[in-house]
Amino acid sequence: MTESNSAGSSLRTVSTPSNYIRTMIARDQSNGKYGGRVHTRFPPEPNGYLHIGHAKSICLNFTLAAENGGFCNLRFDDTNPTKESQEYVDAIKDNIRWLGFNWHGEVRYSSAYFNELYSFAIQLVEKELAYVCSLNAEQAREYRGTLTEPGRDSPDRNRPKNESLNLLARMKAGEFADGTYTLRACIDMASPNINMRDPVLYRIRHFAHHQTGNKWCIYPTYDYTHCISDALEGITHSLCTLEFEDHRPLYNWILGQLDLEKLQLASDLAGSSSQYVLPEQTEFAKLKLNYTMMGKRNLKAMVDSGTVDGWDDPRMPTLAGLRRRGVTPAAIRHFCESIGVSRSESVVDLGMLEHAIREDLDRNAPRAMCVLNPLPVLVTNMEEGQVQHLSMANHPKNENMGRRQVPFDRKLVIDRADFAEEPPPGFKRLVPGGEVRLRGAYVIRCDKVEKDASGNITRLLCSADFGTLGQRPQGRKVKGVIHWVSSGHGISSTVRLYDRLFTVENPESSEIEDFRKVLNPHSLQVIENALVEPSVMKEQRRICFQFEREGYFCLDQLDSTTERPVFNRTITLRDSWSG
RNA sequence: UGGGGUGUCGCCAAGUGGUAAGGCACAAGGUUUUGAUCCUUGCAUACGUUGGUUCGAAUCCAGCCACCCCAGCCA
Repeated sequence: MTESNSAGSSLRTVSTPSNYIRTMIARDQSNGKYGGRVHTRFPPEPNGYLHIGHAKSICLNFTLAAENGGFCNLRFDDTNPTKESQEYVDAIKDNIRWLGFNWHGEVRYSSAYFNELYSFAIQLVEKELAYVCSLNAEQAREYRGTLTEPGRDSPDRNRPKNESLNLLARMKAGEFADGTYTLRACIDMASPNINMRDPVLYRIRHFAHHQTGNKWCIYPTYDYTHCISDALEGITHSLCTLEFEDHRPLYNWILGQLDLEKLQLASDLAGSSSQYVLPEQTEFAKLKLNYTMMGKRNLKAMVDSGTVDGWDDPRMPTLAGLRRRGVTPAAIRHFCESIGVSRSESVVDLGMLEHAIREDLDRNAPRAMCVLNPLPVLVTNMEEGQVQHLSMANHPKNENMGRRQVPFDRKLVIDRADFAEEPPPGFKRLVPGGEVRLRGAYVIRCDKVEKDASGNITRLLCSADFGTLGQRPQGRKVKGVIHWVSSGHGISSTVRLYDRLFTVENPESSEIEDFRKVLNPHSLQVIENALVEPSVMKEQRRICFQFEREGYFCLDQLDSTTERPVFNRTITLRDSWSG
């Protein structure tokens, strides 16, 4: 499928890559399997912050629905109150909106279905498909068997249903302590699939829930809840990651035992004339990125140990961190589209993400100049107090982004890296006696190098060729172009340079006993005396800029003040110079 | 030695019996007042492996190998 190629008006060809889930949905659509409906859901547990891996799932679920004129719900899978909180609920909603997606209708919660879930549980007991079990956790493990040996039936497996019904009611009423009883499905203790060995449906937890408070002291498990929640919401395609593959038989078993009519009646599709079709689970490989730690527990450990400044530290792979880093939602969406979807576990190269970020920022970030490591330059043939306001394009290819005035005067700064007394081979920047173009301004020649007593270069005395504004210098070629800022007009800024957090491709490898040992000591470098051109603060332009020849930067939304801007480097420019 | 999965270029990834898409990375040119962008070109006789079926196989069949997931009252 290719869109946008009418008469070459759009140079960019956007194609939606084929993947097995898209293909499956297209097939379902043409077969009329769900009566033309495509309804997905993104179902996070609110037990942490979302990261780039979740973005893959979010993009998948929302775009698949949108492509087919369907809907995507946001449902918090909140069946374990001991790990969850409202803080996470709020952050997740915020992140999804930031990414640019709108969920269908109200936010859903599995906990909103506790009543229905409970009555379906009673149904199962009445059909003798579930029983109340008094084995404790340790005993249950013994009875479960192992990967290679079958399990043994619980002594309570044949408990009369009335007794189970009674016990279940008392569990719900709070008569029993945590761990004393569970409700279990009655399936097959000898199943080669361990998930089918009488899985727990309900457990007792005297713990307040962030949504339901103290109303419940028994909570349904994931396996029991997820399939029914999907069915209640009229979900058609239930997408999840590969580790749930073995749970699919259980997903189908549970839904298969329930009364279809009652299910539909309790669902969003109640009253619908179309045939009620059960949702189906499809798995895909979760995103892995090299040099990146994705595990929630590990990310939390980095936050708690102070290794990073918080969940939104710009080095974190969390959506909050990427956002603060200056990564745009569009870049993340394009990245997620570009990596594809498959069932093979794969490790995506960080370079792919970086490419998506640069691609978006190159097109959309206005240019500006910022000198990170200032070296004073005196333009000797410029008069003291004289200021020229040079007009510069905000974008080299998009004049719609306008122009700005950049003050040029006798006292400037350039970056120390752009001057060398003894230049390496291929050096195109400023050298003693040499010439270089000041971007958007004049060609200057370095006439003299001033040093302090210990030999450090303190200032360059240069002369400008005033005939070179917008003109090529006559009779010679000047290859180098460097950026500059007026030292009198520039704004002193803090700039934070970020690099990858880890020195190894797989920081979560089992061979690494502690991730602290593979941290990149240079993942954050803070520069306190950078000088940025004044237009950046004057105009309420955007928060993302390309500082020419340095990279893409964004104004830190938390730490910046009008007196003292703080910039975060989102990413460097590509640098193909091997010097 | 149980069950469920996966193996196509350095990294993602299309491909579903008719003779290996695309992107990233990389390399070489060109344009360029960002060593950026952009443009052009190159980059798997080869699809884990061994056999088989077929006029024809990455695609079908069988065996083998490698890797991943599962023994929470987590999700």
